[in-house]
Amino acid sequence: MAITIRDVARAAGVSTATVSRALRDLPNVDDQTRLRVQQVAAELDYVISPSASRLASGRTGSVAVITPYIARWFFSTVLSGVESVLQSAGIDLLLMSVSNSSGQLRLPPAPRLRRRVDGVLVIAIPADDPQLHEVLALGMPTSLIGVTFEGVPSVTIDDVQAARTAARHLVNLGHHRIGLIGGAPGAAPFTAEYDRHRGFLEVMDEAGLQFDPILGSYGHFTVAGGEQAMTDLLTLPARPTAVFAMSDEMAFGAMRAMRSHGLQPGRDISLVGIDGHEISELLDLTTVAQPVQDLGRIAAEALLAQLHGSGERTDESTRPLPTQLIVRGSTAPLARP
Amino acid sequence: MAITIRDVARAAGVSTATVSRALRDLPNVDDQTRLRVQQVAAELDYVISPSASRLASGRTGSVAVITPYIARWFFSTVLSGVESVLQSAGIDLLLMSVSNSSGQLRLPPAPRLRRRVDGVLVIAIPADDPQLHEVLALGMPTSLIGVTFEGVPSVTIDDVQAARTAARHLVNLGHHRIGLIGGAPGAAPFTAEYDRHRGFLEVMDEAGLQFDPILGSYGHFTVAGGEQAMTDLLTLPARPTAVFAMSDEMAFGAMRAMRSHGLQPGRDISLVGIDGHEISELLDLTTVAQPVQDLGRIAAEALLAQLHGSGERTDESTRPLPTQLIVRGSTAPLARP
DNA sequence: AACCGGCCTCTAACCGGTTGCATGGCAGAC
DNA sequence: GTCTGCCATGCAACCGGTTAGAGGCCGGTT
Repeated sequence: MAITIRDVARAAGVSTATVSRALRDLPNVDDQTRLRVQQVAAELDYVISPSASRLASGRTGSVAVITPYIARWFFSTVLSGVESVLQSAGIDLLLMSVSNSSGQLRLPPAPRLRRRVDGVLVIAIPADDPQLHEVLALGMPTSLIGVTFEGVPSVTIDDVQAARTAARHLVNLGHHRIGLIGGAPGAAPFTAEYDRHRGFLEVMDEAGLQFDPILGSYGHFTVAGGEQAMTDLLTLPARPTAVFAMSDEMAFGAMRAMRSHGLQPGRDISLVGIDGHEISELLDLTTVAQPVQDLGRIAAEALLAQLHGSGERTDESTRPLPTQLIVRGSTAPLARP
Repeated sequence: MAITIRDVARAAGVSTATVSRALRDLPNVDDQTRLRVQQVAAELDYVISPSASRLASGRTGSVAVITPYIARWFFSTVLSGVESVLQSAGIDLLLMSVSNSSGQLRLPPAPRLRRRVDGVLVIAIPADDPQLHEVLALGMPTSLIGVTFEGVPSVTIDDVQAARTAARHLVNLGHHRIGLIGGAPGAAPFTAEYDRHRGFLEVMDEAGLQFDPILGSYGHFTVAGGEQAMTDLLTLPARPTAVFAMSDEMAFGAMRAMRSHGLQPGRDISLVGIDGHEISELLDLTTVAQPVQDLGRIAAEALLAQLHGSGERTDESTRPLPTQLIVRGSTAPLARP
């Protein structure tokens, strides 16, 4: 029923081997022959069967993208960067989410990858997540985004530096009672949480400010998590005058909590986030922007390089991508009482 | 090198046919045999080669999701709904974006689908887009989201009704000089734009209010598009007292334009959107919420039904999903001058 | 004239499953 | 005891490409 390579070979008067080479632009095919084969293939409306091609060649021409979330800004933006690169390269993108949010039972991703893809791209799965380890243990070409792992190429920002920038901004504005909103303080090393935590504390130390642990409030990296964390800070006997939120979405939640308390960001409490979320401009949030789409693009390119190269995982991680402080209305100098 | 079905067959003392049947839980295999085969397979750490399986069976076990955008809220949220269903069903999800934003040249999706997937899920590609037609012309099981097309199952909300609800809300608040922000008025029928436009006009008519075309301002369905459209309305000699934005993101842009003009949503001009975007709550935007993730889930289930069924495209579209007006601070009764 | 090397092209052996059909054994019906 | 029919299993022919290796042809050397 469907046209096969044999039909094309017959119609072009050559062997299937020649058709195969001609259509894939391999060398050792006469230009005339190649042209004729391609014309015949076009006339017959022939398309190579990926299944057969994969079986015969051993290459799948596809990579999996593994992400904890799909619908969150950071992840979908990274994903769009990844997709654009893979699409240009003609590589299929298999999307797999691993979150068990909403109580959904999800299969571990590693078994689903074997023999199915040529490489894997992992977005911001915590370095201590066993699922990440299983994936890495498969030993296939891999590229990480937003996590680092010994011996695996990864693309990240310098989270310590990003947090330092944010914290320094608050310190420079004269604040010394500075709150922290973020993920759990006990986060594993080599995660964004851990590094942002560290950068923040470094700056506090350098500025001779002692960070009062009671001003650290932790929760999920979501609007709701930020709202709750900020609410906790606002109900303290002595509120902070400025707050560093580890992500813009947490900062949005913090803004809502402030509004609920009749407070206004920038005027009553300074607030800075990290991300450069599209909405942060709308909400007039000062933030340390990261090039999210580039993270995806560069990681995808690094993965392609591995695929085209030895097929072995290379060890070259790119240097951290630059971040940029964007000052808006949510931060202001400490009002001298 | 890799374990094949023959290795398993040998180790279990049966034929490859039996292994194949046993591992896929097909009937006509003795329970004892099945168990033994499965144990042996597990011991050998055997995984079926998808390529071989696909070639032999003719089924790919994967579907493509085609979407104009990945990083926008509506699309990534739909996508997450789709993904959760497909993952549970053990179907691979191939992600393809078709936008040519940022001047990227993108291959038309249709050729990339042939022989590669068992079905296609299309998210909100305009009904008059030739790429959509090419995809539908492939004749494979298909499920549409946010578009309707004669003879193709689709999952949507009732866009006419959603717009009616929003418009009616403004009318009920006493407004009669009502502006419209949305996609181009000449949108093709069977698109969300078209229907929302129609619903809005219906309500205006029914209320005996004549819609002044100058109060219609059109642009992209983005924050920037909404900002521009609203700016145009605000520079009119006679501003509207209320505005209906066809999407929340456009409404966000409209809010920013208002703020730039020193105006406050709700107090100076009432504003209502459509979507139920996560951020709308933050910005206190009145909106008609649609169950976005459900759109994805239900469309995915409809596609699975087709795949498991005859393999033919069925014609049964689900009834439109319900929407819900969420009243917040951005709308208020018309202030009697 | 014989030889050589380079460039096409072909032959044929895979890749690793799936599945229609044949086979054989066993239980129940007569 | 024989016949019938069902169930479990095996045989072997695919599915549709890729690719190593074996010619074949041709022009240029010695």
